[in-house]
Amino acid sequence: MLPGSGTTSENAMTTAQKTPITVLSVDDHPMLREGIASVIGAEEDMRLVGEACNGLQAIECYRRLRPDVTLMDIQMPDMNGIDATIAIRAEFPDARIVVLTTYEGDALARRAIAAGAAGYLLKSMLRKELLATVRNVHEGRRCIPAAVANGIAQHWHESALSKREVEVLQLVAAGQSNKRIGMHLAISEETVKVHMKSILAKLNASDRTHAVTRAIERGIIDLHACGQVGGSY
Amino acid sequence: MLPGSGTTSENAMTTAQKTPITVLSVDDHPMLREGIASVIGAEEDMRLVGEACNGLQAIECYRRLRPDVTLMDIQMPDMNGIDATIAIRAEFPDARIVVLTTYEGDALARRAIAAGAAGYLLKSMLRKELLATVRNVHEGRRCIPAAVANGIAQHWHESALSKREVEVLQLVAAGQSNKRIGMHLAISEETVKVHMKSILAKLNASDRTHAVTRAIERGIIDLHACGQVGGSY
DNA sequence: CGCCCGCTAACCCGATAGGGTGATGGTTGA
DNA sequence: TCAACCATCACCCTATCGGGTTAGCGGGCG
Repeated sequence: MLPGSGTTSENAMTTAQKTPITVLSVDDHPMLREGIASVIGAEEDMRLVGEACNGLQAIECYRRLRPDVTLMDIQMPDMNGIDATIAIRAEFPDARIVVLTTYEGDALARRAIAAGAAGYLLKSMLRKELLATVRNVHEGRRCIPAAVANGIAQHWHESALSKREVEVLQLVAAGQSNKRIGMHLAISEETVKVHMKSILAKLNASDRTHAVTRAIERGIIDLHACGQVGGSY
Repeated sequence: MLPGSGTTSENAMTTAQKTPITVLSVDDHPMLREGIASVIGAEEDMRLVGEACNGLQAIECYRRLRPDVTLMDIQMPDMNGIDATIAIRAEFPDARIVVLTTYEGDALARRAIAAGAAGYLLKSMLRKELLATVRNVHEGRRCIPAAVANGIAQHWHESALSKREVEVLQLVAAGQSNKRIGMHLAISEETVKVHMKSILAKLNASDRTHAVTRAIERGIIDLHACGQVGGSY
């Protein structure tokens, strides 16, 4: 899963005595940051140089600290980890960012990689995986766990939903009818139905409800954004 | 938010020198356990005596260690935290268990409390909240954060879904039609429609899709259980 | 330059969803 | 014992959904 991790860590160890790998941890869960801090702190060749609890703070911290590796959560208030990754990489193209998330949803992973993330870790990772990924990424390698890579490969052949289709599906998840969605997006109900047909085909779903659950599973839409729509019901 | 926590911790401190509060941590995320271990370990009046990563291990650990307070995650493989709490409380009615979860879904919180949990914490908690809750619960008080209490109060008037209704909704989430659900449960399609009507009313949802998203938000059904149904599509 | 693809739109039509009404039997608890 | 609730089933009816078909328009690509 992590090719050559044995020799890798030995190499890292020998160079580490002089300059430890500096790490920035970004997560809105204090306890998880605490765990990461504890694990990183126990390694001789790494040093945790900063913590942030949302995307905006992450950008600010990165500018100030210029860490070797950034561990970035996706779901965060104010600014999510994907957008923060894009922003940081735009300013510092060499930034090495490892994205952390709870879910295996392949869409999220693809967006993270598209945003320039060098690694992708599930929060169910073991300490060994975390450390190996930090060292790998620090040395310029990309590092994607097998489980996530599988998820991506599984849906690789399927084309991604277009922007419009995601908008429609988000409204479907909020319980809107095709007619209401049409009014909301200022398009005809017929057009909404065309989008729906495309959505059902792309997600291989049997009906709109199934499409929504599959989209949530795969990280294409998120539940928290659904409630705050239309609202007139 | 945690009334009298100041004096509480002082009291705890004075008794702590003799017998520290023993804590068992149950979570399938190693990093979060690491964080909890680090926080508990830093307190003089507490001692982490064991860790488990699923409900079955939790029961086994509890029997062996008899901790004063158990920190129990809900979402876990093999056996979830609610069932583990019920099992432990059945065997040891005095067990003081604090349930941890990522989501604020009120249904989950209500089930946890019904299962006999003495406390309920979100994983976004601060270390202060964790420690205050452990001390409170150890002294026999219940401890529910304001955010969770609000969620419960908000939906208090609404009656809970019946077992059958949850079954139906779970199949709806998997994209089954009323007819197929009827066949799957060996009941008439008409009966399924009656259940649906009741579900829509209880969840105040506009259609089946909306009902599913609201149920997921509130922890009534879970997405991971949906995919593994019927499957013939 | 054509070709593909996304967004738009309209039509037909059968299947499904969801509201209304009414009825039966079992369980639970005041 | 009676009320309340759950689960079951049936019929009617309208709105909505989802499949099939056709088609105009604009942008990107070989």
